[in-house]
Amino acid sequence: MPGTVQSIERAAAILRMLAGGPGRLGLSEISRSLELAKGTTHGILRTLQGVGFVEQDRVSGQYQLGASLLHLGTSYLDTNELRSRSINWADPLAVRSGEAVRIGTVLDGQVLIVHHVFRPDDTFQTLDVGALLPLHATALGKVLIAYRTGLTTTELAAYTRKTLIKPRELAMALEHVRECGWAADVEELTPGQAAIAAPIRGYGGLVIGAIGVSGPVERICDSRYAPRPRLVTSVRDAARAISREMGAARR
Amino acid sequence: MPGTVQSIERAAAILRMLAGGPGRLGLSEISRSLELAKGTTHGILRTLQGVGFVEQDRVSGQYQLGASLLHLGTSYLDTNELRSRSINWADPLAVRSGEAVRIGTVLDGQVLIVHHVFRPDDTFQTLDVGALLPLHATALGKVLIAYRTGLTTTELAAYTRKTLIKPRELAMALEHVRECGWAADVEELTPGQAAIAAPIRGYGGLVIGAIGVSGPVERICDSRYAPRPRLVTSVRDAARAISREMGAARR
DNA sequence: ATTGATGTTCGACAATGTCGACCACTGCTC
DNA sequence: GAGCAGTGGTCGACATTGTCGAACATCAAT
Repeated sequence: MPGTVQSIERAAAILRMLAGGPGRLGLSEISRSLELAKGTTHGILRTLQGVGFVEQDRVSGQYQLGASLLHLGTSYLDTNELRSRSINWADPLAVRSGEAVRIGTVLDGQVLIVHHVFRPDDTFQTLDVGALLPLHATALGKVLIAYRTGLTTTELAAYTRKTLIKPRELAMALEHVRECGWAADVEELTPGQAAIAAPIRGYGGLVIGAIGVSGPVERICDSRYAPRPRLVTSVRDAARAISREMGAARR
Repeated sequence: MPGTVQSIERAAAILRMLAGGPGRLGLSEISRSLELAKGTTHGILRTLQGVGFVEQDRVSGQYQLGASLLHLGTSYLDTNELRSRSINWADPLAVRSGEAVRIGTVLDGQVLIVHHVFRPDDTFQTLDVGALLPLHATALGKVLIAYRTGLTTTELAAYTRKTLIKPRELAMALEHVRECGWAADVEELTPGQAAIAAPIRGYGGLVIGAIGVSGPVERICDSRYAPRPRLVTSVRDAARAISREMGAARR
């Protein structure tokens, strides 16, 4: 691509490879995958190692992501406006709903979680910030693709028996999202789990993110697997409040 | 530096600049700081933007860190062995001590927090994972520099009136750390807060990280500002258990 | 209207990044 | 133990790319 620095693009491709899959890769494997000469790959890895973006295991010789990226990643969160404006609404939503709250945006055709409030109880939970989730199989994702043109989810993988994998079914579901202004996923990503999400709009009304609650399906939905209206209202209220702040910040 | 790719080093320098300071910088300011031509800086920023490591504000034209870094940062955590082996000891330590637990390692002459367990109560807390803390003003940091040669903390900034800023005082404190095998900071980073930390050793006994608890000084220390022996024992026990796992993994 | 800053573009060219050939080492098979 | 196939790594020639100076458009302040 003209006008960009090829070696930086190659370095980024290497980092992405290391972020996916098993997390540790050898020099030869990276070279084969990216169709680069080993000398080229080695020079890039040596440079990434020097700046702390990559570390090499001294026993196996394999490479993995380095500690400097953690600081960059969390620094990104500090300046992320979607997140900073949502935080004040996410905690109360978790308290009011009694469920975990997540805020997501689009990254590389997936949902990137930028904020996560634990369900307010004592259960063991893992933090999802930084995680990438599928667009079509999550409430957050369906909200994001319903209001975004150009997000063609190429392959609809099945995560559970309830995941929408037929393009026509997904299109109808997204039409419904646009009609009523929120989305749900009922055991579409994880068996026994459900979620509700609503769009967060930025300047000019563009959807820039989504906020949602998730938890056991029997708490998120009633006995007929319909999302509980009380939760829908809470999520939509929070989304509207955040959207107002996003819009107001630009005026 | 021979053998490395200069443009990748420059790109990393730009990302570091964006991670420090206000988080948003203009092209001209970046060029001045790094002594690069504006065309050079622009080409690097355009490339970083293309790979998602940087975003440009469409109104002000300023640049900031991009969303892709968040995913890379948290992917680093997934493969970080210090963290993955510490998790199982960190939660029980938080429960037993009733205080927040953090695990840190060295990055760029500072403490990088790689794991953080909230104090088990209802108070509002912010997650420190990814944060950089000063070595000389924290219990974690003192542990790390006590057992690491070559970590010369060049400038000892004062964070509170109790921060050790004289090299001789710090050296004596570090000698004491080596003698008794743990460190404390009593209101040295934050007024009213104290912490206790112990070293985590890897293969061959090398100190690769530290684990510590922190909280209000009246809970961490007795009325004479001495760290409570019960907490010291708990922290050291956890550190030893983790160290065994780190060592055992290599045999 | 002028000035001084900003971000952006473009083409010449010098510097750098690329890569083929080679190396040492390791693990596996026979 | 020898042979083989893989690994990560090095190095120098050279072709490609990254760099940068000059110019431009835009914007805010005076």
